Amino acid sequence: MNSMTLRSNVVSVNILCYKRGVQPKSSYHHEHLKQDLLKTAVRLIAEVGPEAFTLREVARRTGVSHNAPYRHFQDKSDLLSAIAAQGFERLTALMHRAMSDGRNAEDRLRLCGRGYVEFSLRWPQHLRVMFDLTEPEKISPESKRAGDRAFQTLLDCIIAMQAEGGLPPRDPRTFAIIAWSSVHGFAKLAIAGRLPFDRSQALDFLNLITAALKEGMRHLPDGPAPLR
Amino acid sequence: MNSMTLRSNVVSVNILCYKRGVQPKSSYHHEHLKQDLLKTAVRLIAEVGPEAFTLREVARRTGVSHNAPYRHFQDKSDLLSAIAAQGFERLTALMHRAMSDGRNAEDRLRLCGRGYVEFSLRWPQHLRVMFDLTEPEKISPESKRAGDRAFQTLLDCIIAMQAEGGLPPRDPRTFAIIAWSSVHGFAKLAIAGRLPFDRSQALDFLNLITAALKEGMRHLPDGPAPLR
DNA sequence: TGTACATCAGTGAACGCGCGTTCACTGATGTAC
DNA sequence: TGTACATCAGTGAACGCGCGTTCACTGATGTAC
Repeated sequence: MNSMTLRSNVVSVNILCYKRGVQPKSSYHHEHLKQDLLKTAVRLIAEVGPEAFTLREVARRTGVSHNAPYRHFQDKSDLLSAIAAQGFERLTALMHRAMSDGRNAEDRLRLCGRGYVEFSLRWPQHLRVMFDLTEPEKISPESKRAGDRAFQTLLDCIIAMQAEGGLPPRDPRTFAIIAWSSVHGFAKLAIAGRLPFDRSQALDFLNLITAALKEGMRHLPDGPAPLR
Repeated sequence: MNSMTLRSNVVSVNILCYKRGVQPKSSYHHEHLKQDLLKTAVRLIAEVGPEAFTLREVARRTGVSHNAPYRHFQDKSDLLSAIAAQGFERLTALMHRAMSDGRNAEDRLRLCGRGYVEFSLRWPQHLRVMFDLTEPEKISPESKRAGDRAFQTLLDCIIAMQAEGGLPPRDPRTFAIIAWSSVHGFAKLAIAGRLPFDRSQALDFLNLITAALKEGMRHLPDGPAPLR
């Protein structure tokens, strides 16, 4: 049965390469299994959380021996880093999608936050891998870059809003950090079950937070030392 | 050597009870070991994090057999619940201490948030046990109560500020949740190493967040459905 | 005061478990001739 | 077209590990008589 799974993977990767007009890779599994493993891993994390998550179970659910992952990931923490990076990419995509309905910069900022909270409530365990599992000095370059792109999405919102005159002209990162903190904290507290909300009530309440943020940032006093 | 440790514990619990004018408990170890285990556990969590934390190591470091903890805690997750509860108690105490220097309600609210962030940066792993490790439906009554007391501290600040006229007269929980989210999120992002701050810069920046919060909450529009 | 007994917080041996990782291997594929 | 060979993503056995938890026990203490 394992060999059948293997064979079907071979076929599908070749079809995939053909469709995209890409040269099939020189060996039969290659990048495809890496993506499969990641996909399974993300699902497993969502299901059991990062504590109960094991490499062997990922391999098992992917239909592959427990050593196969070692061809694609250095070790367990390397796989977790990849999961974190993928989380940031999905988060960025979801924020962009949510923002696309915005009527103006202010509305887009609101929707950006909404996308952030939707992602968080939908994949709380993934969020933990992204933010809670790695010590700062051990964040992988890949995860750092993906995280920076997510932050850049927020930053662009702020800059656009400044251009529209909705926010005063100061370092946009200051505003971005304030907004990020509020939305991130709200999402984390909601996930932890420490707020008196269900999911849709949470998204309603978020509008209140966004409104408070807008007013607060508009009337921000001169700050302390500027950001590095 | 183990028996010596035991004996010395017996002596010290008796001295403790004597000093406090309390009747020594009917058996020789009792509550004292429970507190010792908790203390060691909190230290171990701070050192290695909740993932690497084990019951056996707690027992080892307390100088007691690996089964002794089972006399005081049902199982590992019961001990973790107790650690969470203790975290909320310390957080509450730290916030109260920080607030005691406040000149007025507004200043006390600022200092309350500062205490929260100081606690978080000082014991990030403990914070994770409090917020990230337990699914909402599995929060122990003890931990829930201790968490509520911490929230009440914030709520009292808000109420006092409303009485002073610094905030409009609406459901104080609305304000409390907004403020809590911002401060919690800021602390978590700082811990995760996703902000361009060191510890003292973080506390500086927090003043900016507090200022934005004050303005934002003062000019809050009418919200959606009221809180339950 | 002395003795027998109950209590129960401790002990240490044992169990079963599944993990991450290493190792030598194998066999499907692509390529050179 | 056929054959020999290199490559390398897979395999399965094995290792060492320490965990959480259960079990029957023990021995210090308090208490009843």
